[in-house]
Amino acid sequence: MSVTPVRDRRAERTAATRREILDAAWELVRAEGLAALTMRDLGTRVGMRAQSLYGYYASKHAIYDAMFADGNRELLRRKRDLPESADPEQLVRLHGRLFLDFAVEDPVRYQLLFQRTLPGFEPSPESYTPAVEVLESGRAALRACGIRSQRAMDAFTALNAGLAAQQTSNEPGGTRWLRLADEMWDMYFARYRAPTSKGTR
Amino acid sequence: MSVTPVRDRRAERTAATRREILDAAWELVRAEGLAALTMRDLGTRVGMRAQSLYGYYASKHAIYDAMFADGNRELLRRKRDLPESADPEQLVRLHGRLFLDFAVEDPVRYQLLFQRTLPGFEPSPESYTPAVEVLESGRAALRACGIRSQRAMDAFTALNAGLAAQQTSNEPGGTRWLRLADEMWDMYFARYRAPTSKGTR
DNA sequence: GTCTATATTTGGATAGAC
DNA sequence: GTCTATCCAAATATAGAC
Repeated sequence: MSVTPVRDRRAERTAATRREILDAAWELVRAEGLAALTMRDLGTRVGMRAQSLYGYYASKHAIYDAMFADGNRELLRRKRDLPESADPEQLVRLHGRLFLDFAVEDPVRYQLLFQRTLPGFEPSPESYTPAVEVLESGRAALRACGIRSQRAMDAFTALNAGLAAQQTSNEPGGTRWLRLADEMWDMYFARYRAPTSKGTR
Repeated sequence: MSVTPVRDRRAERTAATRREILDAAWELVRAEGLAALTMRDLGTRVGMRAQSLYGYYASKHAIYDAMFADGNRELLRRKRDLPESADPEQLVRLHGRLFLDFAVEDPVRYQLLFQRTLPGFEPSPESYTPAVEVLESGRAALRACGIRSQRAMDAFTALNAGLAAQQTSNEPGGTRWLRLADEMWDMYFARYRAPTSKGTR
């Protein structure tokens, strides 16, 4: 009689190779641009022929999709590592800083996750799930500050998106816009946290 | 003896065709995405073979470059049409509104002009000239408001870039972020225009 | 000025041997 | 699981006829 081992060594090996391909894909797009990903180049990087990649991913599109999910999961992981005990406003600032750091440390990843720039690419519902969780974790932090209106939440995301976009497209690697963040968050809280101002709840 | 006519009808015709090709290129990328521009498709749109386009533009890159200059010239033209007599803060708001309208009315153009997303594309110095003028006109409007520091100017551009980016990538065609603009500009002026606050000059 | 013809390269993807 | 072989399509660009 045949027995079924508890560990599937084959499956583990496959998963490891998939991971390796994904990492190589990130390296490639970081070096050449998001749209410059090709199966040939990617194969070369992992020491395979392009055709062999199809044993791990059904298509190039599937690779972008895996990258989209991967990036969002990474961001979510970091958000979960934030201290829970900080006071509410400090926590919002930590979320903001986390987002900015995440954006500027890898502009191409930011482009894939938050800018709609790849013609024809649409993340699959499965890959989109962690992206929704990311969004929700930010909203929860704002709610804990008493900021509940859609407008006020949208203003916060716009502010951060603007800093990230300006920094990455005008001075990649620098801090010219990054260092404005605290000042702009002061300004934001002065306007949107004041309990008496209209439109905050 | 041969005489030289004052009008060069041939050159005029060529310029008109170049313009026609440029317009078709804009249509194409608006429909298919910035990176989806191909000489074949473009040729089809203007009723030519792809090869014939090379009589008007030396390369596909040259077409992107002409589009970059074209978009910036259009923005500059609109900025010059702004009323000169408005009070300084109103004028800054008009610049902001102009920018936002310009961004959302054609997200692909915004992508080409303000986001660095085309692998390998770098505008030529000539095409970059109008882009510099665009920037300078915004800075002049802020200066007229007493806003002179780099920080304060950068904060304003970040704020607008954020609204434009959020609107175009999360709700293209909508107004969810656009309608926050006035409120955020109020907030901005309250912080950066106050003569006594630090960092405004 | 536009065409046909063609060179050349590149890229996604499949079939089947080992 | 990776390879060779190959296909097919698409894309940029040049040469030369009309």
